[in-house]
Amino acid sequence: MRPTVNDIARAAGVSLATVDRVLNDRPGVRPAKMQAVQEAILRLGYVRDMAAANLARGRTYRMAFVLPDSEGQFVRTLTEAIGHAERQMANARTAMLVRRFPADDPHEIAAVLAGLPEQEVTGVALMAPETPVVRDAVRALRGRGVPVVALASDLPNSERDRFVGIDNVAAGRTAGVLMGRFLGGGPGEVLVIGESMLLRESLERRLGFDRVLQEAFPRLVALQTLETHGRTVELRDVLSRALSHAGDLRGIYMLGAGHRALSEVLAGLGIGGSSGAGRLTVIGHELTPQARAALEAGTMDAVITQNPGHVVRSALRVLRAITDRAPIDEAQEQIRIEIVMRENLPAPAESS
Amino acid sequence: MRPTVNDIARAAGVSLATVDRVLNDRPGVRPAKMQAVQEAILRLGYVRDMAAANLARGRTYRMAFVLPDSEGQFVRTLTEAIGHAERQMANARTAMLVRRFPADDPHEIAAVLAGLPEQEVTGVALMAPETPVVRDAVRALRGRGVPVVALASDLPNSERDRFVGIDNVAAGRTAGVLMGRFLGGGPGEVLVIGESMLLRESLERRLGFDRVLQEAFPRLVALQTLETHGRTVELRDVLSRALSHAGDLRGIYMLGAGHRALSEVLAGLGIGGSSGAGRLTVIGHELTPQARAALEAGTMDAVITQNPGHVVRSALRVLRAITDRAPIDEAQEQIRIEIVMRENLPAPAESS
DNA sequence: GCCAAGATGAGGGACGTACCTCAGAAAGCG
DNA sequence: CGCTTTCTGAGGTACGTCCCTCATCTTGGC
Repeated sequence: MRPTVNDIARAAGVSLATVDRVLNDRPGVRPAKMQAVQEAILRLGYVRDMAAANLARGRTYRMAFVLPDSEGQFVRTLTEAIGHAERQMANARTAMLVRRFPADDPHEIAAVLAGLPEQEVTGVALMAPETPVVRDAVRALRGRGVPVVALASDLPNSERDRFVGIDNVAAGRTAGVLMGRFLGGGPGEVLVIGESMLLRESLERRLGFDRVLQEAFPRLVALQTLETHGRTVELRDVLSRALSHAGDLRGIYMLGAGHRALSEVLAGLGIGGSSGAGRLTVIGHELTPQARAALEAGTMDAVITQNPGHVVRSALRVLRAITDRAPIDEAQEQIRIEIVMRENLPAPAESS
Repeated sequence: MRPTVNDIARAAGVSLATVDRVLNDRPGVRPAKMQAVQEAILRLGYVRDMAAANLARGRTYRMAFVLPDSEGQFVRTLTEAIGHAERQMANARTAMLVRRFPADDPHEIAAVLAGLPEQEVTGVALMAPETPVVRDAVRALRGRGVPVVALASDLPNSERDRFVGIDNVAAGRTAGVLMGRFLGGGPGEVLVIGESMLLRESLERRLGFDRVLQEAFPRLVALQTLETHGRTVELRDVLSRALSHAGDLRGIYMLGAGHRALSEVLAGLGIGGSSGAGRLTVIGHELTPQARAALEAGTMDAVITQNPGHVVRSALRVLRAITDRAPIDEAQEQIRIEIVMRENLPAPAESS
């Protein structure tokens, strides 16, 4: 059988209370005894039974997700994944709390973070642009002993405990390689469309994309990023103007989601079908329902994405591990840059 | 707070003992009371605290993995992942048991399955070719109340509880599309290499690959599968013969792993470098250390794979859910067909 | 060598569930 | 009706850990 605290106490020649003090690093243990206990733990290979511990503590993990209130599909999918995880973890003493903030107001983010019900939040997963205010808020949370992970969008200069998400430069590179190879190395031009270049993700992806084209596909020219600001009208304008001006347009790279509009516009302009000579290669990010439909229809060729379910679950596991002072399984927590094409499209999530 | 069994008993107007009988479907409860309890459970939204339940039961899950003893990299990686999971789950009352059988003897598989320590195995994950003997053994296990999942290689006609792995036809299709697109649709010939066409996976992948070429890239011709039987010598022979005979060889598709040999041979023949005119597009399966190296070196272009860590964890979760009679999170348990290129290569697993 | 402070031991009650026993209630039988 | 059989309730112990209290033992300072 697995050793228990009692076995440790016996082996170390101390009382249960002392072992307990060591395990939960409570004060009142002399170094000598402390060492005896730790030695016994190692010798017997004791592993604390987390289930029993949580039962005894009566602890329920309350994890807060703080997200922008933008209507982007990614945030929506993430929210769904959170709800799903909550239902799934109902028997694991884990409750979730979702807070949203106006996407463009960093002060509001800080207010939301500060306004989290004190002492009642075990951990925070934050998806937000990094500003000085946010940085301070994160520092304050961690000062209170609340672990913080950055979700999908990193906060490299803040003291977050960890970043859960993909490397967007690498994601952009991946998109670039696919574009380059699909187009046989060129020559030709590639249209790059993004919502706004103020978003860190967009910038990083564009960077990776450009680097790859430069290094490996010099005959492909990536045009200047066209910003749609999330509006379909602008997308249409921008796109038709680009199409008439472009010399030899061969592909479109979408820095973010927003494929709904794109598909419509492309269909309206009579291009982007999978057949035909004027076929454009379209690559984007985030596997939204629209992207899924576009892949199935052949309007899009590939989507680079991160699995939102994994992201949420990973954030939860990491936050839990930090509060439990348990080790983190690096291999499991690494979020992969997924390439999705029509042929390896995963079955759609049921909206149970 | 979450309702407990006591709340249910009170709400249903019965005693704790009766609730307990219902929950663990023990005999001795009249339909009327039974229904009252179930109604109360639904009404209060009771979810059994599995941690407490397992604590009380003193249950430790003992999961058996039954694998072929082939020296293939995939099995090796899987074994590593199992060990890793075991260390990870040490605090979750889950122990693992790995049994191997000679890859070519179906009777031996059945013997191993029958020889599993009775009553001490909570669930079985089996990776084996489907033969009548295996089918019977699986049926026998399930008859004893032991859940069985098929791992990586499905047993469609056996009564396994579930298949954990990817659809190999789809994986082959994915390889086909990549090959087709990377080669710009042809024209040209593609060499297909496999260890042995007796393996179900190889057959399925080949099928998917061929279908896609036929449907979407008719100008690409997939040559007859060359079987290496796992021997480097044969691979070299077969390959150099093919290279001299082939009219217009543009790509190589590896149905399984075994890239170590291939890389060596290609390097030896002076092709397969990422530059040069005679550049071949090489696509294979399974992200082995060799494949990783080949991707980094540019000798290979893409690998289609399933994440062995996910496969193992998913099998464990599924087996646990079945024994707990808990629902399965379909979205989480779906194993994805991953496309790995140099640009989205995940960080290597540390061999901790 | 005395005293305060700190370190340690002993013990117990919780957490939510499983599973056991035994007494007593209800139901079915003739 | 009494009888057996089947249900039901009450209560207890256990699982491994946390956390509390209180008494006792060390220790170092004086």
